[in-house]
Amino acid sequence: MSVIAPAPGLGIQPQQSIPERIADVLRRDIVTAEIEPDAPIKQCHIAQRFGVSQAPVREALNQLIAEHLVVHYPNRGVRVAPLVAAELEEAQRLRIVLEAELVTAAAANFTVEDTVVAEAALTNIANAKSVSDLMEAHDAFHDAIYTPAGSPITLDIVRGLRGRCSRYLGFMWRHSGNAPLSSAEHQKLLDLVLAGKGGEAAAFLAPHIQGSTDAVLSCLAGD
Amino acid sequence: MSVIAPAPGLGIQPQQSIPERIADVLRRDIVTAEIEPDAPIKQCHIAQRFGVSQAPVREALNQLIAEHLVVHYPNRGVRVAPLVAAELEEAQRLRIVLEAELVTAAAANFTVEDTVVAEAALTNIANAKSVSDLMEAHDAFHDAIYTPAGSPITLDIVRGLRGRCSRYLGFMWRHSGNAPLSSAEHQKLLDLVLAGKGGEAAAFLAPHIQGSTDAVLSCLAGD
DNA sequence: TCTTGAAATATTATCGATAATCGATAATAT
DNA sequence: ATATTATCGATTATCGATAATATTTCAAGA
Repeated sequence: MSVIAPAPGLGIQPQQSIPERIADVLRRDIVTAEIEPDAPIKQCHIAQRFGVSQAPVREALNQLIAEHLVVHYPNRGVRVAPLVAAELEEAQRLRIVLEAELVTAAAANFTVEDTVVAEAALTNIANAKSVSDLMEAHDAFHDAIYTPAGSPITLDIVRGLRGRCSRYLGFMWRHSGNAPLSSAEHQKLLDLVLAGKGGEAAAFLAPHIQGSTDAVLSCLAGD
Repeated sequence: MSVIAPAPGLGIQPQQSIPERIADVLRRDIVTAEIEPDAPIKQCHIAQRFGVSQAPVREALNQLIAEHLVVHYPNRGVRVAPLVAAELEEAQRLRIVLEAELVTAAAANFTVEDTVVAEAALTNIANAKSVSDLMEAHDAFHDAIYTPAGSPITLDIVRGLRGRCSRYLGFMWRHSGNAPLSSAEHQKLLDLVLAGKGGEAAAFLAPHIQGSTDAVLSCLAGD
C-alpha cells in the first residue's frame, strides 16, 4: 500500500484550498503595500480576478480579518487596515516580551536538525530576490529560531504579531527603498542560540526589534 | 440629523449579525461542555436548528476555528477541540505573563469610571445564576481590570487565551460540581489595583491563575 | 447655491441547489 | 483468505441567484 506523495521536498503543500490561495495572494498584496491602507476590497472584484464565486472569497477575507490585516465594516465590506503608529508600537513591544520567552526556551532545546533549518533560512534571506521572498524567508528564520521552544501557542501568537507588523515594514520598504535586513544581526542571534546563551539572545533581540520599530515610525511620521 | 440609537445602556448590541448569534450560542455550548470534546459539529444540523442556510453557519464556525474552540478537518468538517493538558498549561502560563503586564499598567491609569465598572462586574459574579452567566461576569471583571492599561492588542490576546481556557473550567465545573470562584481573591485583586499597587497585583495574580490550572489538571488527570 | 429626498446603482449577506470529497461497505480479483 | 477496486451515503465546499443594505446620482425646492 503506497502513500500518495507523502509531503515531498520542502515548501510544497499537498493541496491548498481555494480560500487559502486567495488569502495568500491578498496577504502578499497587502503586506507589500501593493494595495494601500484603507483601500476597499470588493468581493466581486476578487471573485472575478480568481475566476470563482464569492463564497470562497468571503472565506479568505474572514481569514484576513482574523489576522487583522483588513477591517470589516458590517454590510459595507472590508478595507485594508490603516497604518496606526500605536498598533505597531504595542505589537512590537509585545513581540519583545514573547520572543524573549521563546528564544530563551529554544536555546536550551536546540537540536542539530533545528540548526540545519535555521541556517537554510539564513541563506534564503541572503538569496531573496523580491520583497515578498525576503519577508517569507525572514519569517521562516524566526520560526526556526522559536519553534524548538516547544510553545506552540506562544509561537502562534508571535506569528500573528509578526504578520501584523510586516505590513509596516512593507510600507517602509516601498517608500524609502532602504532596508535590506542586516544579516549580521541574524547570524549573531543564531550564534547565541546555538551556544545555548538564551538570555543573551533575548537581550540581543530587544534592540533588534525596537530598532525596526523606530525606523518604521520615523518613516510613518514623515520620512 | 439625528443618530440612530448611539450605543445605549450597557451590554446591548445594536444588532447582532446572524453568524455572531450562532457563534455565541455554540461557544456557550462548547465552553460549558454541553457538547463534549471531539464531538462533530455538522453544518446542516446547526443550520436547521437556527432556521438558516449553511452560509452563516460556516461563517460562525470559522469564527470558532479562529478562537481555537473547534478544529477543522478539510472536507470533513469541524469538531469540538479536545482537552489537552499541554494546551491549558501553556495558555495559563502565557496569561500570567501578559495579565501581569496589563494589571501593572492598568493600576497606574485607573479612573473613577473604571472602578464603577469593575465593582459592577464583581456584584454580577456574586449574583450569577448559571455557569455561563458566571463565566460572562468573570470575563467582564477581568476585562474591567485590564482595559485601563490601554493596550488593546494585549487585551485582545488575553481575551482569546481566557476564552480558550474557559473550556477547561467548564469541564471541571461540570464534573466536580465544585468551584464557585473565590470572590475574596477578586476583591483583593481589585483593592490592590485601586491602591495603585500594580506590582503587588501582578504578584497576586500569578498564583491565582496557577491555582486554577492545578485544579483543572488534577480533574483532567482523574478527578 | 445649498440642502433635501427619492430613485438608481453598487455591494454585501443570505439562500437553495449542485458539485466535490470523504469514510465505510460491498464487490471483485489475486 | 487477503488485498484491491468500485459503489454508496453523508457531508463539505462551491456555485448562481436573490434579498437586504448602503452609497451615489440627480432633480426639486428653499
